Amino acid sequence: MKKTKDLTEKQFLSQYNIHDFEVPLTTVDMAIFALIDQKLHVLLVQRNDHPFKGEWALPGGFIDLKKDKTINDTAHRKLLEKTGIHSPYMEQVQTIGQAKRDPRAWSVTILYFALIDYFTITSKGIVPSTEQAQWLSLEQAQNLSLAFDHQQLLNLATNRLRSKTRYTALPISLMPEYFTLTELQNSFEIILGHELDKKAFRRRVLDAGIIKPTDMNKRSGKRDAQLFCINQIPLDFEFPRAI
Amino acid sequence: MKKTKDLTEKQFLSQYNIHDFEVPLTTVDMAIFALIDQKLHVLLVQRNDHPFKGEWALPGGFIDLKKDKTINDTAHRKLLEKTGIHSPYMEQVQTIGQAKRDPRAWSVTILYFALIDYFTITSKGIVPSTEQAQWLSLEQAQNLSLAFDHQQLLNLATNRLRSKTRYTALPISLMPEYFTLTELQNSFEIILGHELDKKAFRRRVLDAGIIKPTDMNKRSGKRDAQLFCINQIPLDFEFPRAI
DNA sequence: AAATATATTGGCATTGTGCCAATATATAGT
DNA sequence: ACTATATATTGGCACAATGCCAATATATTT
Repeated sequence: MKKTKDLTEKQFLSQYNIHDFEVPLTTVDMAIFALIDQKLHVLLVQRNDHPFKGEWALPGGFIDLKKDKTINDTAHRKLLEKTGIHSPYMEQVQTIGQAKRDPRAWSVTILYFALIDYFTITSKGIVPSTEQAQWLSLEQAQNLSLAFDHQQLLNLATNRLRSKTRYTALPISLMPEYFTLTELQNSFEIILGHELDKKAFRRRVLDAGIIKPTDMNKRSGKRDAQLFCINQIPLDFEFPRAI
Repeated sequence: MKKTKDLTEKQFLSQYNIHDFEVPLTTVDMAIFALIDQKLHVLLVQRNDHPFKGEWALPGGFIDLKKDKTINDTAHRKLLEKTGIHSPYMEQVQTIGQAKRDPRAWSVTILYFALIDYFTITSKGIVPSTEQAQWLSLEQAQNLSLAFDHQQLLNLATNRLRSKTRYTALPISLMPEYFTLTELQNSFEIILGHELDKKAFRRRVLDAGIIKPTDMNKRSGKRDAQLFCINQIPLDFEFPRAI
């Protein structure tokens, strides 16, 4: 390669070869959360290929330079493949890059997490793709030995979820279309790992206007509870104080 | 390449070739902030090479697969090269990956921002490295046309800085070893872009215990002001409410 | 009709911040 | 030494959001 200072940008680009430099592997991994039976679950896959063949891992994979225009596309594609869901709540958590995290090469992974309502999946009869995919409770998942550094990734995603649950309305994305205030509070409590005061919770959520009441009720054995649904709120909504 | 299912992991790894797949370029870019003359400044470099030769850009570059064990190492290395500072405040902001952001190839960049005390650089007589590096006020920088999507990256970093200044003690990292409460408040105000109430600010900062008083004073023409220094606080410290 | 379980609401304490003004202390000028 | 002035520091109360505990409401079950 000639010295670049003698070239125009056009000439430079025409002779630029990406393989002239050592680049790391780059992947996208996802922690996809849902609430099942009053417990936080995460979707894991059993790896079909080496390395870590047969072990549990977060769904993810390489960026498809043809199909994907952005890494968000990659993440959305992965999520669609695994769950059939098009527009879930999804956010980038962090990027981990280490020489030794993948035995094949220096490796970078961009970690996302997503929240979905489990019911919308099951009701649509989504079938997992080629790989063995399975919902495991977070507790189960954390007691497994996951491939790569996925145990650490799962912890990062879980911490982010817990942290943001303290000052945003994130858990709403885990709810079905209609839900009661008690059910919503339960979701918050499950994620946070401790109980919340009913009065304070309702006041907080209602005053913020993030959900709106419907004229429907839910009968659950005892007194009926009013059903609510999600209100249109800005994506970056935050409560004035953390729980 | 043979089917992986017939191989042991050892065999698989021995014949794995990273160049069998198309991978994106992966870089690290940094927004390095400092306060100079009561204004927020950012360190920019003039690119020596194509693409965007001669244009202003955030400092950054490729991961050095030999030198760097992690991407944090890459970021630290870049920062050390440009500023001579070893342990600044530094945090990962976001990762941007797009097919078209670099004319050479599908490209991923991991964006960091760092906060440093400008005085510690100048007092140590640090000289910029090979590339032309220069401190520009944020205003100047935002009116330039930066290389790649660095204008957007700079905005992302700036927004993160502003946002976190509202509920953390981040601007402390822009201060010299000893400082007065008024000086600290000024730093907050410069970043936030609006004035703060003196009483509320002092109460907030002192009650939180993030700084501690010294027995030294600073004479500034009028009444002396007490000097404070940073207290040891958890890295993830947050105020109970945002400003 | 009473017991029971869950939903919903009342009411006050506490905490952290906003706001405005008073007090304290250094320098500079007379 | 005394006063004006600028900056540092503090007082004091209002306000907003949450914590806390308990009362009330409404459905089912006995």
